[in-house]
Amino acid sequence: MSGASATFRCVEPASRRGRPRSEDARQAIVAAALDLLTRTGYGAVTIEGVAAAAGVGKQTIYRWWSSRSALMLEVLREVARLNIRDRDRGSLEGDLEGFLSDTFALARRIPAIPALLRGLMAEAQLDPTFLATLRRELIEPRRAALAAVLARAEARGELRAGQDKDLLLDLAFGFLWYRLLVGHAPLAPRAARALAHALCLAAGSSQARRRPDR
Amino acid sequence: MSGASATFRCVEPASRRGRPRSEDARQAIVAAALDLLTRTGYGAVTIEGVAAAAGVGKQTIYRWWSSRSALMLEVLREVARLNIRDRDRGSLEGDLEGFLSDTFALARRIPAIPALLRGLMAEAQLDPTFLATLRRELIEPRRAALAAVLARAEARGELRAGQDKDLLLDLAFGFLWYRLLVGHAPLAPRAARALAHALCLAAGSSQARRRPDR
Amino acid sequence: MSGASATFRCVEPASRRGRPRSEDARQAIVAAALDLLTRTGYGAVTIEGVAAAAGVGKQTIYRWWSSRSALMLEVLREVARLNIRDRDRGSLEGDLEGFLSDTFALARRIPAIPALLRGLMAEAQLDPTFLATLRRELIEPRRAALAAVLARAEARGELRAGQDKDLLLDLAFGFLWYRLLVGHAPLAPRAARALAHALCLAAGSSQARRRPDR
Amino acid sequence: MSGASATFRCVEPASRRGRPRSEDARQAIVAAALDLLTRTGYGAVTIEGVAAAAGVGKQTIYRWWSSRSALMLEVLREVARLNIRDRDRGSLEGDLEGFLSDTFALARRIPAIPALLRGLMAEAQLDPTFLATLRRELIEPRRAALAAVLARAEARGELRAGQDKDLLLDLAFGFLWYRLLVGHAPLAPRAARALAHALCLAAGSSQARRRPDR
DNA sequence: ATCTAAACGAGACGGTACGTCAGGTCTTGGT
DNA sequence: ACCAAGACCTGACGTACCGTCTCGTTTAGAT
Repeated sequence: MSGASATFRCVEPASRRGRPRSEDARQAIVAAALDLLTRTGYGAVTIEGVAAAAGVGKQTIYRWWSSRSALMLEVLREVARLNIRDRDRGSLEGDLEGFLSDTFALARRIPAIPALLRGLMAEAQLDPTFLATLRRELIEPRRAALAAVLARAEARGELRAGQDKDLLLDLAFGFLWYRLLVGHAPLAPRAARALAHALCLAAGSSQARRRPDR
Repeated sequence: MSGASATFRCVEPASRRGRPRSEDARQAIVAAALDLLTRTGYGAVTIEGVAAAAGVGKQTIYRWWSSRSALMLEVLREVARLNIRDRDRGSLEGDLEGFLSDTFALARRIPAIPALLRGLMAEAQLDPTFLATLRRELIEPRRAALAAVLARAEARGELRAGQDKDLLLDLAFGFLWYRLLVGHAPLAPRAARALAHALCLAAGSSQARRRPDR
Repeated sequence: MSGASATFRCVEPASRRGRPRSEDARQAIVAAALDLLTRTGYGAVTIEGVAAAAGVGKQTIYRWWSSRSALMLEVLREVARLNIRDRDRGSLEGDLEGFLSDTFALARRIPAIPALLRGLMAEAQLDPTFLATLRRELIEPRRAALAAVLARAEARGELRAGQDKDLLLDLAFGFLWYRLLVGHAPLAPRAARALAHALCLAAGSSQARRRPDR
Repeated sequence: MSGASATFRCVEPASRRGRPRSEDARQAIVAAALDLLTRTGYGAVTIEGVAAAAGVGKQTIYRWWSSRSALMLEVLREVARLNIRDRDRGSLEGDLEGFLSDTFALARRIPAIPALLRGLMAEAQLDPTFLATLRRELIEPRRAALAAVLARAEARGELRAGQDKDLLLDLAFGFLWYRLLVGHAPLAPRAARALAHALCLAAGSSQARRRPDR
């Protein structure tokens, strides 16, 4: 997800021997996994179920993905293929609000995305190897994208000198994941604004707007 | 965890017939679960494994706990039995720092605690029923404890009028869980101080101390 | 098969703990295996198929039998439970004819028996461990039974001195198995008489009857 | 085996277009199958294993052989290419002893032969189609060869009038296969002599030699 | 000197069955 | 009534091979 997809593209040697991979099968698998996910929930997705729903042999799944989590990570990439553009809005608060509300909006628009994120984070907790993968493929690219926003603000002089930028990243993504995982409050547009404002205050941004009355 | 255990104590009728529940068995089960957790990780803990390690029949586990997650939640309560006292330190930032550094310290002192929290949160994602339980038994009590700190600050006039206290709770616990789950940075004492300070800034606390030079 | 079943009866300690083995399940499994065998042939019998047909979990089969061949050997014992009585008919040729025609008749009366014998012998060729089992449980008991017939003849003085009795056993059972496996000729009653007569001649029995005109 | 191979040679049209069959590949396949057979046993030979060991695509095997058993039958022909000559030794017992001891000696000299025979007979039990093939290609030619020996004896007047020659064939080959399959006794030269003698007795041959003192 | 067609190596494909693991339920005898 | 033991049915796991199907690459005879 985000603009990082190019990074993870499989690099295929110019010519390969043997029967080439079936793109049909790949798409059927990803589509079946997505369908099962939305109909039965992440926990009820099984390799056997996906294979049956996709009309595919189990081995064809295992040939290309090492585990359910690896498959679901690809499903996430497929579903969230659209990059979240990071336009420069001229101020830290504006940039933050743009980044966060775009992110929140994506999660709201495609209900599979929260389900995928929650399931992937869950599996990462039960499988240390996959946690490393998830950090590399998902967590770090998103942190880098938000870090770029902060770097721009720093260049503008909007950050207090010596401000710990990792702290701000943890606050922003912590808020996001916490709401996602606990589900006690939605990722509403208003929440994006409030979070952006709070981050600006925490960052000591002199330009922090007056809090709107609502 | 925290002082909430009394709330959820099973209510036993004053007198019951038949052989009473074996406290030995209960303790053996919890101890075996804790032992397996630390030795093999949450994901590798199975009911069968716990029963075998505890020298107990599977049924004895199912009689008292409905699932692995319910058992592990009790293990967590057992392990984190000590209440985190919430002394009034006289200022929002002081109270926050106390609350957070006590929390972080507990997680550092007892390595099973982070493992349990991560595993429980993971299972909650895969089992909606347990997510509700986890919120009731763990998430909400902790939010209430921190909310008390904020209420005290509000009484002191340290919060900006109209400050969204839930936002602050989400920021605080989001930070905590995000670090716990992703593992990219430790829950160090310094992080507790930095987080407390950032929360004060976000809360618009007029008393926010000058950021210490480190 | 034959009277050897007592030899292989599982000896259970007087009292065992835990849920006792389900005799219902055992019978359902054996019956389903027998049914599949007759309907689809030995090669098409699978553990999964038997489990499904018997309404039983695969594990319940694997708990009690180590492999398809072990299960089918038990099916054979079940099916051929009736002992073949070895009456003393007063002469080698009479005894031989009785033994052989009883054996042939059993195979003709219960069509599953030839199918089982052929399948078991086949599996024994592909699995050396099972060959040893088959010899112990099936081959040797039958050889012992026929050896008793020969010993009686020897006591009567019907065998040439120094006659190699193993040779006669190999001739008799070789004939039987060869017809069974190759299927070029049936195990007809007349074949039993002819075989008995030929064995008497080979044994140098002085009492060998004139060959009937047919 | 025996001299029958010419009978089953594939008939190739005088000229065919396209790339001709690779003799290298054919030999590599047969050699790899033979090697796997001796190293791992018949049951562990798989088409995939043979293809990998021969450095050949699976399709190249399926193009020329319909199944593992068909391939192994060709391996047997390759290995037992030398015809067993059937010299006329002047008497039934001499001819029989020659035929049988040549056969036994071949099996002893080339250990792959017993392994192949056992495996082929096993597969024939599990696959009725292949049983027919095996009878046509292996069983019947050998019976015909031995039948020739008996016909010669009959011409010499060594057989009792009306002697059932099929009975003698079944006795001879039954003995051979039974020892091969059960493995309780070797195919030793002495066994060939004893079997030949017993067959002569069973055949009522007047020339039956006195049994040697051993 | 092309062109055509079949065989070749490689290996992906949809399947079947394997043998194992654990889940959650049940049925014993023993305390 | 509870307990340890352990058998039960269920369902998914990951693996091994099956026999079939593309691929791109030879290797011949026919044109």
